[in-house]
Amino acid sequence: HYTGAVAIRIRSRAIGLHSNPRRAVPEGSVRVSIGDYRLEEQIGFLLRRAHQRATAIFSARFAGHGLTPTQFAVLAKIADEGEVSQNRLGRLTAMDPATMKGVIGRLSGRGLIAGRADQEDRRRTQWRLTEPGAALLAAAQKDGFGVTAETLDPLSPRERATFLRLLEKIT
Amino acid sequence: HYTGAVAIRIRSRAIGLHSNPRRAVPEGSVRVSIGDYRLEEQIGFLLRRAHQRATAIFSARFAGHGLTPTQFAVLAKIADEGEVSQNRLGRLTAMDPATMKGVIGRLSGRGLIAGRADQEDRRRTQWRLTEPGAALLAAAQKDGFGVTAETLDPLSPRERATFLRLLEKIT
DNA sequence: GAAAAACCATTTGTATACAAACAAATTTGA
DNA sequence: TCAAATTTGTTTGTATACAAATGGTTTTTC
Repeated sequence: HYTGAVAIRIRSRAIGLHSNPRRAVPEGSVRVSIGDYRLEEQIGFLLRRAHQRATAIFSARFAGHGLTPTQFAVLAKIADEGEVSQNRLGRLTAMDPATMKGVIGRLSGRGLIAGRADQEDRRRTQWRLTEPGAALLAAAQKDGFGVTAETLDPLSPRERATFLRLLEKIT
Repeated sequence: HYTGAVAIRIRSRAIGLHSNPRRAVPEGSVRVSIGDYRLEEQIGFLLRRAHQRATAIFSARFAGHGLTPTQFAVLAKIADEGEVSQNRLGRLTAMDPATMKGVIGRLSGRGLIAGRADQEDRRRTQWRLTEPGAALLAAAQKDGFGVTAETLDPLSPRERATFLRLLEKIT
């Protein structure tokens, strides 16, 4: 069991955060800082936060449609393809089979898509939009552009193009 | 109940995906395409995939440490702060209180962090690294740089700087 | 043509992510 | 001062995300 008072303080630094006046380091706390690792500069952390923001913007604009980003992606892809197998849909929308199962289940449960067993390949289930699904997609799709526009709003038009190009490169 | 044969085909297009030879649009499928909406160009979709890739790279490099990106972020932030309240930790690592509760529970369950009730503000729980937590963080932190490096590998040094700058802008 | 390999979908279990409602404690403001 | 507002942390419920194992099905390979 840990008893405290180690205090490996290799280096301290300011990271642009306000210090908490209540935050005097008490006995038993361990402060470690190796090299120059700054969480705020790590690409994974930044991507996670950027994705969180994009999702929040999506949710606000799609609240009326009752669709999540992934559900909307699945509807949009089925519309592109006409009819698609569940597995192919997963590849097109970047979802693994287990996740796909859940998304498909919720969409078909709401009657937005309909599936049928593929006779040519009996492993497959083919999915298509239902009429309500097509109608909802048509109504929602207009708001899709707004999501991207609002998310990229902090950037200039030139920066937007650059950012999209670089983002595609690391995807 | 949907009976099929609607086929709202406003516009068809190629999106660089191989057509499936088995994918003849059968009766009952609905194909919709409004305007030029392309899922692959939407910022949310790209951010989601980029985040997935970054997470996969993290997982591969941190497999030996047994830490997820968020768990690592929490350890790194506690190390920065010395001692932090649970709520502040959530703000620093971009996690809402409910998510924080789970992450904190797993880390403290493994003995990597330890908490105490704050006497000055009895709503708060203050968290600090334990000795094993500090040791694990020190060992893991070295691999943190590798994750960012590998994730940004498709970009030139100049592009990396640009990308990080723009990514911070939209976060 | 049959064994091996690959593929499709499902199931189970763990880990974020977040909305919403809540209780307890602290701070604010009239 | 004291009621109202805010803050902190918890709980419940829903929705990705993915590893790993599994049972059928199809394709490959020899």
